[in-house]
Amino acid sequence: MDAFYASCELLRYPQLKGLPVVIGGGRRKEDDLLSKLQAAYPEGEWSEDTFAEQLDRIPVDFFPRIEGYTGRGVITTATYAARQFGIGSAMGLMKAAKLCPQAILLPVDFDRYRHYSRTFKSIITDIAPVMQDRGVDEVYIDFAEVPGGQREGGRVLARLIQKSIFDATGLTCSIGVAPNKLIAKMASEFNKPNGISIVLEADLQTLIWPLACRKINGVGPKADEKLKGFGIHTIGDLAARELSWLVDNFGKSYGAWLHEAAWGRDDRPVETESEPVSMSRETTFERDLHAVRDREELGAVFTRLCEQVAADLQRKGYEGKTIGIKLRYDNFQAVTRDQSLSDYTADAKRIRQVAGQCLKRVDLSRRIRLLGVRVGSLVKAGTAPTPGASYSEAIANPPPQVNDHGQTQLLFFDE
DNA sequence: TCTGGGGTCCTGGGACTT
DNA sequence: TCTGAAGTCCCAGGACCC
Repeated sequence: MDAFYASCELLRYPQLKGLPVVIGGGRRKEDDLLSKLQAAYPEGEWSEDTFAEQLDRIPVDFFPRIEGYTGRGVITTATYAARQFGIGSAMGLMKAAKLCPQAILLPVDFDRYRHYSRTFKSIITDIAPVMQDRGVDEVYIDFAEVPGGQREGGRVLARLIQKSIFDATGLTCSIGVAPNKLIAKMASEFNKPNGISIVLEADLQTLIWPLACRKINGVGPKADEKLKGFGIHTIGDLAARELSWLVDNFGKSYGAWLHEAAWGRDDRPVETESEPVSMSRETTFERDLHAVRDREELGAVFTRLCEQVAADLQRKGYEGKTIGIKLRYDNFQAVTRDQSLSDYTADAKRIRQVAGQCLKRVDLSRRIRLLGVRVGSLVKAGTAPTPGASYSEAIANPPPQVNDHGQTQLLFFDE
């Protein structure tokens, strides 16, 4: 299999090119921007209908700076200019404000990203139909069967894709070309933004082995730290270890996978279709809330989350039978509880009732930072198998249970 | 000091069935 | 009837991804 990995730069404000910009924070909407723009530049005739096209005209000095930012929230993404200051994804906005106060702070605008994401992907599938969705701005492409796909090792096709995307959207795109998905993803990082990198099997030792282990998609901060503890810093160091040693130290599955990854082996196909496994909604509060003292507020949020998940399920045509909750306490510790039903549902009231039962099984004496509701074990609506397995039933409807911490509480989820 | 939201997958333990 | 092994399901937590 020959794979492309293409990632698309979704931030498109030509007037901000080369400037430090961070996206994140969440709660503000571009609607706020619109009203401020109207006030500041009334001659601009800003309107919601044409807002997206007008964004290019917003003067640079209008964009808000991050300086003095207070409050919660993390960075979703940042421009290369902002990264020069040590800013990166998932960093707290307050910390970013200290590192680079002059950076421009933009709110996340998922509607806008979705619009460009759809265009980006439809252009690719028009050219190379075997495409796997990897998120809003990334895809894998199997180009083995694309006519002319092999010309110049894939470079001709990659250039065609880049040009088509730029002509239609003005967006740039980085492409990695390699024998499989694992290497294609790493290759796409070599030449950002708007680059094309081709890595052949024979290039493994010269191009891949010198890279840090963290560059492997699937090695996160924890695994990286552990590897470093063993003196394994590069992919080459990893490849030098015996499979049995990796299995002994990282487990049968992950150890074996690390070994394969280090040797550039990956036989996963490009999957053009996939079904969701779960859907969830969660929210982090502006301030930590208490189950008793903030009972009303928590109750309202809890109901809203259940309604949102139910609406998501119904809109997308799914039902689920595992309902769960997630809490994050003020010390950042997260707990989850879930419960499986004997039948499938997408009903907000039912979800709330079962999620409420789950809440009774956690410690609610501590302040809560985040609350989430999840529905898993999804099937397409109307295709659910008939319920009735006795074992599932027994597990799904356990006898009444006192909360794990044995407290008597006045709870916000009481029906 | 700070750490979002929406996902997937894996692991390990307990309960249960065969 | 009891016991143990193996397999399955559920559940909780954690790592990782974009």
